[in-house]
Amino acid sequence: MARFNTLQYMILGLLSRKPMTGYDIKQTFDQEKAEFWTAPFSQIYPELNRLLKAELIALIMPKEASRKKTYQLTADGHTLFKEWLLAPLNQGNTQLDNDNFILRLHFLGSTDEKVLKHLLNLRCQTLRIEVAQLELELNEVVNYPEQLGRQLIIEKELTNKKAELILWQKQFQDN
Amino acid sequence: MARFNTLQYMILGLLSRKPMTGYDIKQTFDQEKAEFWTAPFSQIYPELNRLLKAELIALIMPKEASRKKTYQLTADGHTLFKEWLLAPLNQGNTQLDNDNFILRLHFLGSTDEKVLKHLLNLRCQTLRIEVAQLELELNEVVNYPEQLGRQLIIEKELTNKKAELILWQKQFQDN
DNA sequence: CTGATCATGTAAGGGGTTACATGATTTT
DNA sequence: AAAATCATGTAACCCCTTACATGATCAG
Repeated sequence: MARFNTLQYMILGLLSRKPMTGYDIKQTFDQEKAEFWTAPFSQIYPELNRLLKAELIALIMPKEASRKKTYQLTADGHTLFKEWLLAPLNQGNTQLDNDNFILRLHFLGSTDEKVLKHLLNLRCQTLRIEVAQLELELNEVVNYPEQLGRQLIIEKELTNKKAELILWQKQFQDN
Repeated sequence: MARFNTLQYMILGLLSRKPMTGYDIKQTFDQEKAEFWTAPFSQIYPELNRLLKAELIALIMPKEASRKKTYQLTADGHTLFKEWLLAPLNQGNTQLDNDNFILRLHFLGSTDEKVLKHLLNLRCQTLRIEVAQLELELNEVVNYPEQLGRQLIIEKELTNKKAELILWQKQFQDN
C-alpha cells in the first residue's frame, strides 16, 4: 500500500514527545507497533538524515563526544507535525484513509481533546461515505451468486465500518 | 505493506475464470477493486510477460494477426493458483493475513464450498489469536490515560475482529 | 573475555505510483 | 475528421524488506 511520507510523520510524532536517537525510535516502534506499524533501521537512519537536512529535526550535541545522535524537533518540525494532525483525511482510498486516521490517533495525547474531536469527526465523514458505497455494492452483488466471496468481503467491510462509526459516536457522547 | 507476489495470483485468479488480455485484466480490476485492490498497466504488462516466460500462462493465437494478446492459464498456472487458495494464511502480520484472506475469498466461486470452509476456518483461527492479543494490549493500555489514542485504536481493532469472527461463524451455520 | 545489547549505517532488490510514448479502432 | 476508447508498453522515482557491515558498551 503506498503511503505518503508516513515514516516522516511517525518520526516527527515520536520526537514531539521527547528527544530520541534512531535506536530509541526503533525500540518505540517495536513496542507500540502491534496495532499499526513498524520500520527497520535501514529506513529510519536515512530518513533521520533526510529530516536533518530539511531542518525539521536537529541534533542535540552532548558535552562528551559520543556516537549517539540524539534528535529533537525544530520549530519547522513542530509546525509541520501539527498541520498534519489537523489536515483533511480523505484521499478517496479506503486503506490509506484508515491508515492515516490510525497513525494520527496514535500520536494524540489525552490532552488534545479538540484535535481528537476534529479527527473523529473527519473519520466519521469518511466512514459514512464508505458505508453508503458498500451498501450500493452489496445490493448489486447479491444478484450474482457466483460472486459469493466478493459478497462476503463486502459484508465484512460493511460490518466493520458500521461498528467503527458507532464506536466513535459513543466516544463523542462520553466526553 | 509488502505483499508476496500478490499481482501474480490476482492475474492467475482472473485468468482462471476465462482468457483475457492485459487490458481486460485492468478493466476487471477497476470494476471489482472497491473492496480490495487494483493495479496500473505499468505493473500488469510486465507481470504478464514474466508469467508467460515462467509458463504459468500462455498466449492464445488468433487466426487474424492482431496486436491483441489474449492469455490463458497453463496446467502449471492452474496448479499454482489452486495451491495458493489452500495454503496456510498466517504470516503473523495482521495486515498481510487480512489481505491474503480477502484476496483468496475474492476468487472463490460459489461452487467451492469445501475451499470456502477451509479458508473461513483458517481465518477464524487467525482472528482468535489476534483477538486474544488485542485484549491483552487493551488491558495494559488502560493504565496509561495519556495513550488514549492508542487505546481507541485497540478498541476499534478489537470490535472489528470480534464482529468478523461472528460473521464467519454465522456463515458456517447457514450453509 | 565473551556474549548481549547499544548504535549507526549501506546494498540489493521487489513492489507500487505517476508520467510518458505510441499507435489502432471505434464512436460521434 | 476529431475524440474517445482500445491496446501495449517504458522510465523514473519512492517505499519497503532482507541481508550485510561495523564497532562500542555493558553484564556475567
